[in-house]
Amino acid sequence: MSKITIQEIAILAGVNKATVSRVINGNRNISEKTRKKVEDIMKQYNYVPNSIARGLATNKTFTVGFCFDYTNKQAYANPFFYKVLQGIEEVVYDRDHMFLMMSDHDGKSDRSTFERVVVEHRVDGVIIPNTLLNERNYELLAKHNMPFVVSGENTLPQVDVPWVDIDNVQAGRVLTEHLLNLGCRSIMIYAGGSAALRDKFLSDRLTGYREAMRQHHLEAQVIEHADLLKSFHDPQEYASEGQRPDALICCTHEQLFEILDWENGNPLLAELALATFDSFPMSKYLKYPVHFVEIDLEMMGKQAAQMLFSLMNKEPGVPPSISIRTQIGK
Amino acid sequence: MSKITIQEIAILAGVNKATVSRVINGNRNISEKTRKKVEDIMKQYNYVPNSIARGLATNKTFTVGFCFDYTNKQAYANPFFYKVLQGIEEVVYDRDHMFLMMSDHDGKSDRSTFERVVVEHRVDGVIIPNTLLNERNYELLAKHNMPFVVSGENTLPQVDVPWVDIDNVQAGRVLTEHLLNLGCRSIMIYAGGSAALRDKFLSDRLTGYREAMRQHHLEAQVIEHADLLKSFHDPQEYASEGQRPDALICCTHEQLFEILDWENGNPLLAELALATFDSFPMSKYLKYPVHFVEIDLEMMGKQAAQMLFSLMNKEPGVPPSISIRTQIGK
DNA sequence: ATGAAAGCGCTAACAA
DNA sequence: TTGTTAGCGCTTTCAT
Repeated sequence: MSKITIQEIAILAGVNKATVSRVINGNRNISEKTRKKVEDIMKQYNYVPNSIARGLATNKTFTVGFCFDYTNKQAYANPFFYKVLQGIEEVVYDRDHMFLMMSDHDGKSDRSTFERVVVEHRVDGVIIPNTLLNERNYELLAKHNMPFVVSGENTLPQVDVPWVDIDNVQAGRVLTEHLLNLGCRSIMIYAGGSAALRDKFLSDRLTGYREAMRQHHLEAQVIEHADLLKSFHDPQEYASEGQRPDALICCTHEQLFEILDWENGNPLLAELALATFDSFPMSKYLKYPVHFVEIDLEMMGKQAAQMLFSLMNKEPGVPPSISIRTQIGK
Repeated sequence: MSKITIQEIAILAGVNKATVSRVINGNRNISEKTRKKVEDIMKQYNYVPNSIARGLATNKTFTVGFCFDYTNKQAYANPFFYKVLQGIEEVVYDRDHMFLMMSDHDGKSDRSTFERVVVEHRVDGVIIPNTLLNERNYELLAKHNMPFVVSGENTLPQVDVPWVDIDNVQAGRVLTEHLLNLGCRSIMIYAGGSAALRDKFLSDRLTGYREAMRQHHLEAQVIEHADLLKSFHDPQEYASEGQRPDALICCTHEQLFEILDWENGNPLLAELALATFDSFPMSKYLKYPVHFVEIDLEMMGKQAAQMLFSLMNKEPGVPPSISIRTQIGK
């Protein structure tokens, strides 16, 4: 219904449309009198500038994109994931932009929606998860020189890209210290061997754990294979361990679930403090209580968006990356 | 980088840009020869039409919006909620449109982002959750005659709006029948009194349960207050019940959690088949197994999007609403 | 079947 | 400080 255009406003205000345009864009070279007059008319007629036309004239879209990785169950296993979107949205709309969603699993089309958005320049900048930032996508963004921020630490070794992520080292430290404060002294960490080498977020959590343990002059006990844990089933092996383990940190939910699957078979489980990263609902309804660090996903979204705007505006001194601190949950 | 315009393509192909435009839009009034020629040039130069310019000329945005209700914890308690988005996205991009996100919790701005998107005509149509479709928003959409579809059954009594929702009656029936098939005969349903009256999805589930029970000539046992359940704590009351309850359907997760909170205190819990609606991860790690109906959220998103396109294209015979069937999970 | 030209609503030199 | 005038890239009559 907002059919009224800048031209009509101009006529109604008795000025040229260029003048109205200047008012809209907050140009300072305008007399207080005409500014007031134009603003009154605009308000009176509920004038809303047509952003499409604006975009055509300025070669901007006033839109920021977010690339969803629907294949990444890991991400959505966290039901609070939408908080990231909320954080982004808040910043994006605060800056008078829109928020476009896309993904990179190509459907029937020859181009993924992500590719289309970039190629068609439907956004002025984009936030992409590290799981989706492969060389191909990086090239694409670079070729179209589209500003972008990676959510999750950069996993492309060959290039330097701006990213925002949870501070996993700090998270590992905090969680370990929490257990130490609870009185635990023999804290194991389950960090599944090969995965820990491949995924930086895992090795970072491990690093945090090691730091905290060293600081308390305790020995790190890293479990690399589930088999090692299963040996605790055997009361004899169990006893042979010099010190009786009193806590177990699982680096991922999957690992936690593995442990929980022991069911009643393991005598150790009942007296073991379990801990993991990232909260989830119903944790209190699990068979055993689980300690965890809470991640401020909304903040992560906000930071990513703010970083993106800085990049889009070519602001100087944009940090190459941002790490978000965590704290013990609940 | 796709700086090449329709004009340049026209020159390269030795035709007028109107001809190129016709090729782009699949106009039939074109010789096979020139069409081929133009298409070759377009491909050769990786020409991508500027959708902003297209939008300006046609007064369209080629964009569909989705309004997020960030305040609705209920929705996001379901970690598979993102499947709805995936379903929508698939359809939207399939039809060469973009997918915009917005919300209706006004931040600092005087207008919610939802309102801004509508007023600024940033989308050609929008999907809005029923929790957000109040009179104000309805008026807004109507005033700007913006096509829309409600996700979740319509809760505005005074108006008729197109909606897509889970078939909760059928879900109630299916879940009850599943328990019956398992051999349960005394099936209770916990349907929290006032809430069941207020929320249609609750009363629908109840209806489905009643239908199934009636069909099997069994008596419906509706628990309206948690107190009634607690009485089962008492072995005496327990015995006085003519028939020993063997199953309990919880209408919501919250109710299920209430029950689970009984912990070890209740002798009934261990021998009671628990059931609820809507799946969730980790259900297998709960203290007791829980039966549930699975909801095809992706389908829900797809249907909503398809319905919206039908509306946008003013197709005849668009159904007033769509109910999605469910099935027993896992 | 194709071309010419007017516009979509706005911005941004350049003038005045 | 304000007005004039080109565009931005595309669609769409209206001619031919």
